[in-house]
Amino acid sequence: MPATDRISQSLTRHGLRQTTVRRAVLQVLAESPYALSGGEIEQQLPPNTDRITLYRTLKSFEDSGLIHRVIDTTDVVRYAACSIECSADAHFDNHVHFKCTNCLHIYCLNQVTIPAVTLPAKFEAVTRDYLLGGVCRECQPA
Amino acid sequence: MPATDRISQSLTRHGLRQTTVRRAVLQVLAESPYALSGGEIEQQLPPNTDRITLYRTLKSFEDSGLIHRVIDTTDVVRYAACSIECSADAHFDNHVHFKCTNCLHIYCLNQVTIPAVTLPAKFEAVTRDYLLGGVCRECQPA
DNA sequence: TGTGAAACGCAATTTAGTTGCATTTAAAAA
DNA sequence: TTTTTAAATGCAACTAAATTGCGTTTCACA
Ligand SMILES: [Mn+2]
Ligand SMILES: [Mn+2]
Ligand SMILES: [Zn+2]
Ligand SMILES: [Zn+2]
Repeated sequence: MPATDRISQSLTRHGLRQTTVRRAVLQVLAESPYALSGGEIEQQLPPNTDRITLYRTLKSFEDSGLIHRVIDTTDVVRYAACSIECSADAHFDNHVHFKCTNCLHIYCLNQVTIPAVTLPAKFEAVTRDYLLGGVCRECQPA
Repeated sequence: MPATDRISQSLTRHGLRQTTVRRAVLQVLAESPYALSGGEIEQQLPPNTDRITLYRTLKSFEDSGLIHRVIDTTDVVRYAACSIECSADAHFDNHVHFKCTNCLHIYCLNQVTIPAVTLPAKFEAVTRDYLLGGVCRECQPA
């Protein structure tokens, strides 16, 4: 199945209408090996793509479980494509993220599950975000 | 020992000069039960305190190990006072943070240490950030 | 008390993201 | 296939957060 068909199917499966911007944004995120900010996504879209539409697209993607926010230590919000089983009702991105201090990319470590912790009385956790900092595979000295 | 003396000593201990803004900012953060953004700190400072000076103060505090960034899922940066043993050379804030979905405050759970994870080959972690989401102690239904 | 580096404070600028509203369009109905 | 309409778009204007440059002030040490 061609990549463009998969993109279209993702939109349909999550109850979103097909539009040019949506397909483009989803493709950029699906193909990126690391999380992207709004500005970085914009750079990878066709020129003159409207920035407001992009941000509204990111919001609807997040709401419908197509992408997830990736926490960062800076003041920009980053996004990555969700695993297939996420939906509008619930996100299942319980994996660790890794930010490289050298290349600054943030990777989804989909195979590393966030470990649970024991909380003080009366704190009830529902979501977990875990971000590691260090040197990524690509940036390791030889 | 009065609180103001402790504030002054902290600055000295971390090699920072005594200034009105610095003492004020450090006091606000030291007394806050939850992490604060730049804007929130500004509100708690004397009127007409210069915003640029505030941001430069936060930067120097972070660099010298007086405060640490608290990751959030939004596009604002938050800060909290560090534990006493942090310095310019190294931060030792290896505790979990908790963001309440009701009051939106982010608490340092200083007694809960971030659990380690096993990483894929060639990823080397140095820092860890762990943010829980849920309902905090104050906001629990009776 | 004098000196110099550090910190301040103002103006201007940048960057990220938002709001309101008129126009266009995808998708379902006729 | 055409019609219909709610959803999505695109423009202008705006807000909020943070930064840069630069002349002035002040802290810390001699
Ligand atoms: Mn991820
Ligand atoms: Mn903390
Ligand atoms: Zn790297
Ligand atoms: Zn709460």
